[in-house]
Amino acid sequence: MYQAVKGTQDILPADRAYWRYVTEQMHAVSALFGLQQIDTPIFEETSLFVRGVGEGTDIVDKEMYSFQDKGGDDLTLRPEFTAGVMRAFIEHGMHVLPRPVKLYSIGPIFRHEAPQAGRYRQFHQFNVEMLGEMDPAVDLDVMSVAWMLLTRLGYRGLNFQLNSTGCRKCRPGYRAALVDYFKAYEDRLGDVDRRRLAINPLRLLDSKEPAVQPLLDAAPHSADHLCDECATHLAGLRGYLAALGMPYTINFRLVRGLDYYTKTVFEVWAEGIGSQSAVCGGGRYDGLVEELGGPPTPGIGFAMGIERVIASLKQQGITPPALAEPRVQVSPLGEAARLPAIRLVNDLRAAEIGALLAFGGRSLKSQLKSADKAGVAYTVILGDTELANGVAVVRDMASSQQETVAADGIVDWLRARVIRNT
RNA sequence: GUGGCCAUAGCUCAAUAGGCAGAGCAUCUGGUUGUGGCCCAGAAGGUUGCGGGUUCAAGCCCCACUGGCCACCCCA
Repeated sequence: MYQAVKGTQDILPADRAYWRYVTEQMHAVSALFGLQQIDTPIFEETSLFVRGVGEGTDIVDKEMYSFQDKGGDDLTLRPEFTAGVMRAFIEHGMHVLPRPVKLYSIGPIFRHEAPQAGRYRQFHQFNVEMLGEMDPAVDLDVMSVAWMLLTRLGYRGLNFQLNSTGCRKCRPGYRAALVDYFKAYEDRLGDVDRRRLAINPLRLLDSKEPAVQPLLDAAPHSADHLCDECATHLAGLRGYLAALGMPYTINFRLVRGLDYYTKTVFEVWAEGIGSQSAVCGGGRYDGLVEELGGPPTPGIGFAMGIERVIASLKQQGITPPALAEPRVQVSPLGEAARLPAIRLVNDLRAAEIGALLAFGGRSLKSQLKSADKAGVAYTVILGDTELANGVAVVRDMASSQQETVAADGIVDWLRARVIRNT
């Protein structure tokens, strides 16, 4: 039997209310911030991601779905949004737009990882980018999008993890300080951590090795090695966060897996959804647009994992509003009533009243049973007797009261009640 | 990619120590003329994830594969 490819999943109707709820809130909150929606292709030239995300990152080195198409082009299913959005920003000359340029996207992302709860090979992200402005108030604006969205979805006790990883000027110094510090303890490091020390020492801060933990406490903090510009930027952002009362924890061990981040990095964690607790992560990437061939343009953004958000909503017992369902069923009795019933259902839908036809010519008992299961408010019963008299019987399913209504007035009769009910 | 645990009806789970594969929920039908929910009866639903092996006999033991979960790793 066929089954969904490893790490992919079907989003079934039973989950649709969550998806609708979450994505509607994403659009609504984006509108409040003046974010405009942009949809870029699901695949791009492979080299765009290699340059954008960075060689040596896990994403580029081992997680990309890359392939050659029939024309021999090297393409990759997007493993993140930012590189593609930056490509579009540059390609369409969006740097001439009033700044900051505020963009958001919603769609699938692909990474070849070992699947686990909350971690999939195809998953969905809500992505926000603000381009062209250095002001730390933009950092605040971006973080506020995540904050307001999660708050509106029902999260309580939110807390940002915040750090600054410096910039091109000050990061090399910090990196050197880290290497110096850990070199002294190299014999205590495991293979993995020793490799990190050589390749990407910042990642050592993220180590879970028990033997390394005591070392981490005394390791140099990035915050102590920031240049004046980066330090001022971070101080400015912290002032704004405090002013808005948005709680955050300075987490000097917070590093992100993409090379392009500068200065501000942040994450939001949700508890109780397994080990994949980062529900949202992002940061500033002031050199990226230039790196990809555009004009020097600072930027900051974040991505939020929709599957993880939904998992944590469920875990917290937050239920989304129900989706709209048909409020009326039309039940014909006997062959003669079928055509009038089909016409009535059609008229009801044309009048914006959701309506179901009872199929199959079953007994009235069986038809009422199905109406009950469908959860409709009214069932219109149309049999020989009613046809002969030019009427229909309308049954209120909640009260079991029935009323005889003139056939040509049924749509109006129902419109008056169903709208009140919904 | 590495290691551990797991896989029985659509769902949640049973099946004594290898010995005829079951229940609840869900689905469909019926409980007397054209009236739902509760209740009762019945039906349908399975190559026990896939493929091998051991055995008189395998859901149960062994091997490989696939998938899920957990940890590592990484991140959303």
